Amino acid sequence: MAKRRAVNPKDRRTRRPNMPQSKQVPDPTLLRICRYLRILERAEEPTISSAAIAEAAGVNAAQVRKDLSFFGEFGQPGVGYDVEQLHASLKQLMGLDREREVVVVGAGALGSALINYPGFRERGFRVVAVFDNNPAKVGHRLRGYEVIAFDRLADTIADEHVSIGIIAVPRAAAQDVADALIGAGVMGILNFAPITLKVPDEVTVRNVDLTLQLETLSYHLEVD
Amino acid sequence: MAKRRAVNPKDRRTRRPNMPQSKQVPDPTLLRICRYLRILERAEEPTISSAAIAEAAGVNAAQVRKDLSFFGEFGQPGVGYDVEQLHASLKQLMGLDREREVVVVGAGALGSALINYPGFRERGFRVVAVFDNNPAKVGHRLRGYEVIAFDRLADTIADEHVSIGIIAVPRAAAQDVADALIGAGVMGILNFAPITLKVPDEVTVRNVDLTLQLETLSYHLEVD
DNA sequence: CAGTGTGAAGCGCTTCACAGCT
DNA sequence: AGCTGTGAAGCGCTTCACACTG
Repeated sequence: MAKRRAVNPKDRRTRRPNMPQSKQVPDPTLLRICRYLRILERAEEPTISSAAIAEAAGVNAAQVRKDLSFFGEFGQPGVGYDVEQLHASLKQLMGLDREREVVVVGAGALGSALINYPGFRERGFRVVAVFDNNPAKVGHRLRGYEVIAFDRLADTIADEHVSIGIIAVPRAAAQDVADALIGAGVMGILNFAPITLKVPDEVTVRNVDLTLQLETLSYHLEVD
Repeated sequence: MAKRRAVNPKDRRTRRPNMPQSKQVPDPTLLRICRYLRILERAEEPTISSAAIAEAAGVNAAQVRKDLSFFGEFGQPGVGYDVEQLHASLKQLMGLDREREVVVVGAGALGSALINYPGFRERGFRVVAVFDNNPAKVGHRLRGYEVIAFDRLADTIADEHVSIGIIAVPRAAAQDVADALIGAGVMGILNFAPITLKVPDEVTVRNVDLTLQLETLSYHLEVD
């Protein structure tokens, strides 16, 4: 009982206990693949080389080829990659070939901006509901959404098949919100609160800490 | 009290402020140090062990000690770290012991949320101006700020000694904004546009790509 | 003892280099 | 020739293990 599970947040590799066959794609690779997708969408030629992708993404060409090789062989030696085909393949392999329902928790300034952030909709993420526990906000409309009381979270998540929750609440409330989201069946969390959430291994958390980034900038300004 | 400090000449890693050597401290370490700072601020005991910090940050205890050792020796064997003293030391070494002026470029939903994001002010980042090139927005007030025309960027940056620029404009405009910021003397950029900015080596860029994070969540949901 | 600081081992991502295909 | 796919080398971050300290 005192046996604390060694939660290692650095282990962001895709892992599946008891499924050793499952290919493990490094996390940096996943992030780069998403960047490559955007580059492919803006490509002007029908084919593109790893060097050209690398140039646009600001990485090494061998890196591009290695990244792609985690998912299969897409290129033609001497020619490069078929833009349209590679784009379709990557999108499917990343699970981005369909819409996903997300909820936003927290109707403050940040949550309000996220609700209709055009990038989400463009890439298949559909915000289906916005929650807040502030009575002054509940029931009011916010950018086309009615703000819903936080205690109705579970119902909505089940009814709308929501798989991702976005946490845009103050730090003090973030862990409770995470617990509630997980309890309602959400398996992925995008967390904007400046705190390290404790979650079960099977739940994936991505942290976007706005201030953290500024602080490292501060260091570089000081030192460089 | 003046603790023993690493003073041996071979210790090139401990960097004093104003030592213009780059890439001494690993980037992951810098990010974790900022997290440790937050943990220290919420600590309840006067001293704290590396194991306790590690627990709260979700990392290995040896990692914590190694991270801190980049900046000096702060701990007392058998006791741990003096919370207040460590906090003050880290803040200074990270260049976070003073205010920094930042500008926000882009007065859309995201820029609007960033302008008075409480975390910025709390940690010493002061938004001094907001820019946009949309004539419909210029001159209007936004959360206490007057939106300024983009072509007046350089003046403001010089007058207010701005060292950091936050880019919250659409992708198509981001590179131009970055060029203008750099031209005006900004050395640090926090970029929210989904594009890889091309900047000189001496400029530091941090990217916060909201959609990228959601997309990797999508992959994990698909695969795990 | 409890806990730090650190050399060394471990491990994983990145880059190189080149065989092989078109 | 032009370019991919990949084994192997390179490199840097993480973790271990332990001497040492109050």
